[in-house]
Amino acid sequence: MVFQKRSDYGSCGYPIPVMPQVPKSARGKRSVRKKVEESQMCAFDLLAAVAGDLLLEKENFSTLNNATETPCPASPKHTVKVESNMDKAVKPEPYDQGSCNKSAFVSEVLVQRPVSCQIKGQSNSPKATISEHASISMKNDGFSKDGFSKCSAVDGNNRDFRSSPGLVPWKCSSGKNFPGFAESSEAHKICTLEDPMELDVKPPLFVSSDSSVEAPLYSNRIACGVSSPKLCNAVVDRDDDENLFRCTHPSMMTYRASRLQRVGNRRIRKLLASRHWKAALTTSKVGELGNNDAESKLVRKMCYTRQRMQRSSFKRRKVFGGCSIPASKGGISKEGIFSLGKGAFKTEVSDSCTTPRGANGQSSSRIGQKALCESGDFHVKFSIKSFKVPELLIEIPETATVGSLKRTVMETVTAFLEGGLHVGVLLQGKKVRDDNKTLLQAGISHGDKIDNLGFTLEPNLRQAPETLTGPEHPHLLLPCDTVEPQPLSRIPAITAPTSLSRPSSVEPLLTSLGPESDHDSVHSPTSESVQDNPTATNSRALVPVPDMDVKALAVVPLCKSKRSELVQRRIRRPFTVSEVEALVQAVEKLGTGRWRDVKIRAFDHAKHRTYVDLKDKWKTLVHTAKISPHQRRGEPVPQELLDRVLSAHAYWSQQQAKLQMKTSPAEARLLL
DNA sequence: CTTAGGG
DNA sequence: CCCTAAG
Repeated sequence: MVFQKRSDYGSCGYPIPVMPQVPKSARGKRSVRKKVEESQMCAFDLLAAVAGDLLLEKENFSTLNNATETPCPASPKHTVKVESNMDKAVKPEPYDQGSCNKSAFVSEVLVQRPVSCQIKGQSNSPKATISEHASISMKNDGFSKDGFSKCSAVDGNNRDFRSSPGLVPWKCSSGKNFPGFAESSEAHKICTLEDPMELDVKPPLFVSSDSSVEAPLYSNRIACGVSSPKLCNAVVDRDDDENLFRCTHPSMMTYRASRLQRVGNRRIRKLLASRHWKAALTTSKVGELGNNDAESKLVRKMCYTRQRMQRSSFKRRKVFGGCSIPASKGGISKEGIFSLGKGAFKTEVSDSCTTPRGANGQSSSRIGQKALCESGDFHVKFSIKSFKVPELLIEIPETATVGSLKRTVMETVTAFLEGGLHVGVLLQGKKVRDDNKTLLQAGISHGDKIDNLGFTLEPNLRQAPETLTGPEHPHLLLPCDTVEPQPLSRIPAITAPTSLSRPSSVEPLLTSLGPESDHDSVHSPTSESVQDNPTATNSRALVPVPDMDVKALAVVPLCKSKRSELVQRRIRRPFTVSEVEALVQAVEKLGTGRWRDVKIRAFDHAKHRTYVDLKDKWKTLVHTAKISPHQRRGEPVPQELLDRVLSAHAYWSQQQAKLQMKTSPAEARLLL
């Protein structure tokens, strides 16, 4: 059999391309991947490691321990004690130099409140209150003096909110302040982020008009804020020079900020650095190295979600709740993936800690028992050891700098936080909805077991859906549950994983894990909040949180919700004529069967087009070319192109046949 | 990881 | 586009 050049391809016909021997080293930087794999490190481990060093450095740089106790002028008895490892003088470092890379992400928080505090604040109430939009104060310079600010400077949108008395600005790398907070009259969110990797979550500090609190802060850090200017006209006087933040508050609070410690149970499942880095925070426990196929698929699927370079993907992934859940496993894709243990941001896990599952599971707090019941007769004292940051998925080109990686992480985190967070209170596994109840009424008294008290960080997608999930910003994918419009009035997503309704507009980007994400939250099997019975609690103030059997929880995500398995399907992106053109041209040149090369040749920059996509497209093109024009759908492909498709298809098919015959003469003879 | 093919 | 078996 002799292959004849086809005249319809010109005088030269189709040159039989020489199979370029692509060195393996050029394929996905396997060496790098392997290296990371072997070291069993995850991106966040790396970051954390660096962060830890930076933090140490930072601490050494500090002059003294800022742990101070400043008596409240108005009421010496009511003080805000802020203990922090953070030094006063934060070594200013450009973002790219790691200033934003700190290990501390969540701090232990000690909160003392009068048992008479109301769960929900009322404008005229002098009592401490927990507004529906609980405030979460995170360390943050927020005033363009250190790392974080520099980060935000990247976007050239450093806004100064100091001019807004009573409002604690939320400065994020994106240069946006906390939606609904600084910019909104309904500023009910007080979040300050000192730096990307250091989110010292402090308990919400609610300030009422007559309250008085003086909290010493450091480096322009704000530790307290007003939950809502509308509700309270708290006097928030920030002293830049002394880094003091003053406000009045009758409640007594003790904040103990302790640096988070990295958990050693995070592992890298897989690292691919071919073209992108993908980082995902997943729950990971020691010895629970997720290794099942499901997880693998999951991560692999996540890869498909990556759409753009220089952007970070923020997306909730399937979550394995409970400690017994296998850690998510990273997958490998051409684009590379970093699958990180969710525990990246988690601190130590104390056995005595309760980790009530957040209603929304975004994150939950850990409460150390040791701090429980230590307060006086009229104060509820407990410590929140950590707020867990929901899982994040990050994508960044391998060519990006470490600094940009940090920035990306920062942005991702910020994006999430930016969406709006509120705190949920869980008592013995039940969500305390009535914000108007006093702690005592709610059953949160000094005498009771505070260990059943839990907090959750719940996203409020309403705050920034368009910003985070717009088609133009696929890099920001918020967890489904963030869609929850009325967090406090809904049943926790975890209870109805499949009933969650999402705005269609964000559906494509949020499909991934919604409810399942609930299982992301730090959840201890021994969580009293789940096991204990809500006995001595005010039933009216408590909304039953669906019984979440620990075991059940552990399995739910795996078999209960199919979506969790399916994760998210990539958004459909019809090929444009120009893309088809490029594809056809590449195939004409390279032939079929070399999709990777085709991809590199013609779609190297189209990150959303995988070689499989190209192969599939070619398949459909061939099909399209064969059917009658009126049967075709979608954007019409020029007949000229279709003709070329057929021609090339025929040509390469022949080539393939020819090649096969060479390989197996016997078979060839049979055919002849 | 890539390919090839079915779904 | 997804999923998978094969290589």
